[in-house]
Amino acid sequence: MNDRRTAILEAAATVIARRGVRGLRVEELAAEAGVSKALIYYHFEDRTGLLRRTLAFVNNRAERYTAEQAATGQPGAEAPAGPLRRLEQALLLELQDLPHVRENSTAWGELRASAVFDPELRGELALASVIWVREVADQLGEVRPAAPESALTASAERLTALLEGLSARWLSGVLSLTDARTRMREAIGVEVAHLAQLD
Amino acid sequence: MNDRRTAILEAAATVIARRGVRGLRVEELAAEAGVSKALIYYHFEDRTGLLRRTLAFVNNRAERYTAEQAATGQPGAEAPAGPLRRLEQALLLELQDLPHVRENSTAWGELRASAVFDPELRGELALASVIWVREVADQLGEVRPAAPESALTASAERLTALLEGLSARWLSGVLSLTDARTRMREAIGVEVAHLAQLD
DNA sequence: GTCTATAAAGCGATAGAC
DNA sequence: GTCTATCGCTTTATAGAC
Repeated sequence: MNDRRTAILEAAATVIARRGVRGLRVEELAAEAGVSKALIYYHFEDRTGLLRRTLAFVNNRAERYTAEQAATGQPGAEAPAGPLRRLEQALLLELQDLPHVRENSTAWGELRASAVFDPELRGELALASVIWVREVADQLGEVRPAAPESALTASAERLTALLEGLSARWLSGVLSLTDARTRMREAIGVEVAHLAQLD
Repeated sequence: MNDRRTAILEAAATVIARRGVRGLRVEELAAEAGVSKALIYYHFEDRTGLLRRTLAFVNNRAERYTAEQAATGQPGAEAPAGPLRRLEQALLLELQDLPHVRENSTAWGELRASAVFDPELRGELALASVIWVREVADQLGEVRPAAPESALTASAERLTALLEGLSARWLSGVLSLTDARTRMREAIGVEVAHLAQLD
């Protein structure tokens, strides 16, 4: 629809990933998007409004590429194989050193951290979280169809929270990407084994 | 040693927990600590230097109260019981709605998030992380003495990363404290069961 | 070591033309 | 819708007295 608006949101994700929410300057954002500062205030109420929209944008983009890889085979990737492999792929998707993934993960982490002090961001965040947990729970259900719903949800909450913890460590340089990915894969194995015992 | 210095660091943790790293204003910090702005610049090089010292301070304080509860029985708390209970207590310690715990967790989360964009904070952060993982791994070793060292470390990394993820969700209002604590306890159970299978 | 006062710069936000 | 120009407050940081 509105090209400029989208360009600003894309640029906002880029700048947030580069400088953090704390470091986001409307002037730098304007330069990145190739527009004037005033236009940003025209399209978005104020700085916080901009952040809220950016969070929604980042969420959508993440959902979009998760859906893509779930549906059709990625170009250059193998066939999806079984439900366990699809689950692993979905969870490991955020732990990749590709520019747009890193950008999305960084921006997401930043906006989540900001929500601790900015209640306006919480609605968006909670919504995304619920959707994401539900998705993972569904995929776990395909791996372990006999497991009770509540156990699937609990496992999904643990796995997604772990993913966020590992991602934060990776992005802050405390944990290597390789280790983060290994811990994530192990956790999936451990949770799936746990669900098997409940059958 | 230096009373004023410590007072400033304590106040910094308080203000960061209240406003975030981004919201930390030297003026507000000065008021909170009951000193002048200039004194803060006298004791700490600049804003970033202050943050680095505050991160170290928050780490020490967390270690201190973890050690306390591990060593002697908490006032008003039951006897420590077995190694599994001690492990649970240690990991659940950060998921409590007590003012000083919430303050420490919030400040820690903020500083960790800031480290993504501020390499000066990373050293301190990595150090604290290693110590924390080691501690949890040791406690896991007491619960499962037959488990190999590498498996203990991997489990400890997962549990501590999960704790950070759950803590972030709790503090940003996405997850209730009760749910966060439940997920943490379940995860400990799942990991301990996993380690038992490796014996 | 600690304070008051002030410089210097940064930055969000708006007015007004096109 | 979009830009240029600018206002005005906020905030970091320092100078200099005690």
